Amino acid sequence: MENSQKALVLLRQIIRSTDMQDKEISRGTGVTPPQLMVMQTLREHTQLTSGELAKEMVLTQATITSILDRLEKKELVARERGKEDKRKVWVSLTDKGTELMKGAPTTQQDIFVRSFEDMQNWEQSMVVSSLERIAFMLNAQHLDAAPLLDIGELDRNQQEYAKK
Amino acid sequence: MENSQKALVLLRQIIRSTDMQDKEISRGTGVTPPQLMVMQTLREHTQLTSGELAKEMVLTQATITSILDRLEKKELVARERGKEDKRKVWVSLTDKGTELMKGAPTTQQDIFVRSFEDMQNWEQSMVVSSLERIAFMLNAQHLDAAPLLDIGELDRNQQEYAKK
DNA sequence: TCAATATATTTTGAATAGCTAACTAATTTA
DNA sequence: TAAATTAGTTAGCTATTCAAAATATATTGA
Repeated sequence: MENSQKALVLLRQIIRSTDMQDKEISRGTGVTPPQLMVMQTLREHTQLTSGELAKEMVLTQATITSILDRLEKKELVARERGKEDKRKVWVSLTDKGTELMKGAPTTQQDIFVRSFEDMQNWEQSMVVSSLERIAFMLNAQHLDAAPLLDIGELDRNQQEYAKK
Repeated sequence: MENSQKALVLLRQIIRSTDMQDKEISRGTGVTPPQLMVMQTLREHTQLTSGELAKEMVLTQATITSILDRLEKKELVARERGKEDKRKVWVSLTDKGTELMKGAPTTQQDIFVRSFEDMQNWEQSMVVSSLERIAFMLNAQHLDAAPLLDIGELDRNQQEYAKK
């Protein structure tokens, strides 16, 4: 089989695995995968407006609104109207939400991290730079396929990634 | 940053990219991502029962049934009662469905394949074996977390993978 | 200043996806 | 052949997702 075909099959397998993991976490926590992703995004940024959240997750604001409604009802996130600009709504994890994120979701990652750290250092570097290649190719591909987005938006996203 | 953290960030980025690609294809074809995934699975196996489809995609039969209903209405897949075992329902792509799968979905992959083939051969091998490491780690992780499945099922899945 | 425009979010209405539980029909087994 | 199993569908529910319209606040130009 061609190397490129092998890569595609493996990528699909990887995505499938993470997908199944998400479902497991979901079952364990009573939080749906999209809700979980919102919470993960909030954990990384500590505070975001719902508009920023929508852009980050590539969903419409309306969708974010409904997910936030449910998370708020469960008291996992809190909304607060902006003080200076009252149109904005700042969203953040509640203590309860932060607590939940300390549990199952990270233990899954921990297992991965432990396996990863069992590798030799040279192998770790190899894997990381391979993932960089893949990520770059896929990203370029997306830029090719959708040259419609405004540059500002793309720029902003890249800055988000650069932060980490 | 730790190598393992880098790997996690890159993985998320990769998944996000493919996710966005799926949405683009979806918009381009009028077929939703889950529907598309069913069609991709069918393209690989040419013919499956809806139960096999459910197992392959890790969804309940009920969910598959409703997705198939919509794909059938669009005349992209066809259902046929089994001749020997009349409980079974064999599902396959129609000509129209096959035609659709020749378009956008593969051109996206083609772009990836072209970039991939631009790499030196040693680098291609490196990327493939890195993906294998990741896939293996994620898979083991899943087995750890869900030791409940029956062995036959796992075995069957592995054979499916082995086929390709 | 204040009317038009822009920005941020929510509401509404509709399609889809996903689940569990209950059901029909066909096959296997005891 | 009666009971159990297997394959799929149906029904009912919640959640996700979008587009379009509504609401509220900010900014800007005459």
